[in-house]
Amino acid sequence: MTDLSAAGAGDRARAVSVKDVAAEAGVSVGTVSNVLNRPEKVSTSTREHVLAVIDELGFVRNDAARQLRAGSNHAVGMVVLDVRNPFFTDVARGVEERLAEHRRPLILGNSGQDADREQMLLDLFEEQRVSGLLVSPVGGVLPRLRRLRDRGTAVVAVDRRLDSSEFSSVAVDDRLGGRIAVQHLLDQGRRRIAFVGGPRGLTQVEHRYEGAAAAVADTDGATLRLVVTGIMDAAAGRHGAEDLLADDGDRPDAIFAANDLVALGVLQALTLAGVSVPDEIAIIGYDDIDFAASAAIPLSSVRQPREQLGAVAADLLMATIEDPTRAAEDVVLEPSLVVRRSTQP
Amino acid sequence: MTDLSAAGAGDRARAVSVKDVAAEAGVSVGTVSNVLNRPEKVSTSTREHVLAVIDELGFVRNDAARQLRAGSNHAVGMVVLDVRNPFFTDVARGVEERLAEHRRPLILGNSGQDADREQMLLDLFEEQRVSGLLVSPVGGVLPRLRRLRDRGTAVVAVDRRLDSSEFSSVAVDDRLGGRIAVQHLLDQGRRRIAFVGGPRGLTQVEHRYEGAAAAVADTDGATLRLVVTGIMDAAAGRHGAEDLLADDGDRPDAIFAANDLVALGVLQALTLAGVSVPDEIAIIGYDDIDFAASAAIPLSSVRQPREQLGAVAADLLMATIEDPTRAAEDVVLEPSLVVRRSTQP
DNA sequence: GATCGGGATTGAAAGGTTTCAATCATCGCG
DNA sequence: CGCGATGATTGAAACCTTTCAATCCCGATC
Repeated sequence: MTDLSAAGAGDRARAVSVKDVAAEAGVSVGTVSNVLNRPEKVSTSTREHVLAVIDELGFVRNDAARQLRAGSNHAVGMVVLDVRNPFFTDVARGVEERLAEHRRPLILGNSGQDADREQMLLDLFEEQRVSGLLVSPVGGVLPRLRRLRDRGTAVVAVDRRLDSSEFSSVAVDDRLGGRIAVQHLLDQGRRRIAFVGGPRGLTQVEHRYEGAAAAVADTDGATLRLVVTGIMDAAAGRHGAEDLLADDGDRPDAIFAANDLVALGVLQALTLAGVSVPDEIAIIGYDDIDFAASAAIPLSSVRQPREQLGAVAADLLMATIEDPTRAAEDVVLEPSLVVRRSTQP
Repeated sequence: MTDLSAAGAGDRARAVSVKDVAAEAGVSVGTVSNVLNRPEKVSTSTREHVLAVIDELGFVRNDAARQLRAGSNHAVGMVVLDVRNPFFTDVARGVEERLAEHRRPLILGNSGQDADREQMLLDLFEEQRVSGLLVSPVGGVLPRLRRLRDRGTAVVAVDRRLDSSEFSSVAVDDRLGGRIAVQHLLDQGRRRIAFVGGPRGLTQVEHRYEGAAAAVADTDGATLRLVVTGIMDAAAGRHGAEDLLADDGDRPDAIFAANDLVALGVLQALTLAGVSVPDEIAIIGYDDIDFAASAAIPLSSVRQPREQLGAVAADLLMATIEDPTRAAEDVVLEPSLVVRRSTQP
């Protein structure tokens, strides 16, 4: 009570530690720790007293020390391809919600489809010793992921299967999605189909195109042409549509866009050019983001079960964290058709 | 080389630590640390040798231990109101980019306008000992933020000024934005204006409405009516527009929506009802999200300098971290008008 | 040949939490 | 009254990195 030295120099109050709490409460640090982590091991009176002191002193646990001791971070890291695409933020939300049930925070990183940024994020997550990692891989990270796994970090691939069968994955059947989309267009009597998307080499795009081609091959008189874009945003869709309109030899009567951002761009270009949608040209997108429904001409789309994708990914990851020897498992979800005005007069 | 015991039990390889590197390289841990943090203090030969060993052993720094020693986390936390609104993800990207220049990671949390979730996030950030915090406050967190500041965590309010003048803030002048939007409608000859947005009490909404009212008050014969919505998404916009059309006594000739999501909903409802935009009714939104430009009828909007908002917030935060005694500062940015087809025939 | 100066390197301490074997206190029963 | 059992509490070790005063080594200078 006469300890002036403590109050003296104090530039800024040092953080309150378990030791401070223990001293103030007149117990040992072990007891304080028990109150926090195994309250049932502590007598009721002691527990209440310690909790009161914690509150009074405003003690907040130092997570760094806790992690250091535990050897790994409770959190889970996630690398997504594009935070600006609502599809990915929705998947991330699905993950986050499921993880919240296990009281595990999610640390979100955005690679923007850039391999260097992806590397940086993996470095960061490794330094953080996250206990699990969800990743939509950009490219060439397989060795890196192997190393992480060998160190005890659980890894699950999202929205794309890794080449190897060493890691679990969750993905949506993009071939089926492409087929469903184009079959719907064919069912509406359309025959001259155009596919707009890119770049070539992006697994999702390739599969959607293959599905589309399969549907067309099964139908007499149906044709499919391909318009390749760079990145898949609305601007790409606008340019793709303008190209199609310019070359008016055989104007398509339906367009399948590889995602909704592209489809919105296509829609905009067509409306601007005075082409009636869906009368002259029908449009279908992919992902069924919220903006598809609220576009001025509501957009038909192939719905991916986004929240489910996130939830299943989180479940697989949790299972792998709990049992690292668990066999890898590839979960494939089914897409479904959502019909709106852009394909139905 | 004959150390069988080490290889023996090993369930899973324990993480490689500086100690292991030091032993393998035949130097002390202090030297390894110097190689990592002050390479210029180490002789060239030693440095190269240690780096080689680090690479060979696959050593990765343990961030928890580093933080524990340092006393605070290098990272910065951010709480946003709604990750699904592109406006916020764009602001966050602005922050992230600026922080990247200082090699500080951003940990993003989503409150979803829920005060409980906001509390949980603040708990998390406090346990993490983040060095700074960017927050779009939901409600009643002032005492909490004070405590954080007293412990040495820098705090900056984003997109909204805190009631008190203790914390720096960055915001956009919403009154001016509202005025600009409605003045534009008036300049186009519109007189019967409707404002769609809500809920009442949300600072941003109130200010935008006040600005709108001011512009209307300055113009003879102009009227303003208010349609209050709950949360501001596309569904709210659709309902608002339907209400306006149903009551066809004095149909407005222009609608000012409190954000672009609402505006898109309004646009959709009008198109569906066969109302011509902008001929019969003009629409202007707020935020200028990317989807505003790629809507089928491109949407006029009030542009908020989103990336700049994020960048300035990051700058203020960095300054406060570097000098905690720094006086609070309120930065107000100016919005600007973006005219597209929805208000211009 | 002794001393000095300088850069390079060392080694131990500190930081906060958790864990666990060891100790203490209490009570019931013989 | 003593002993054992049970439950509560203790205290030190471990986790890994960084820092800094102390030491070492080498070459140069007198």
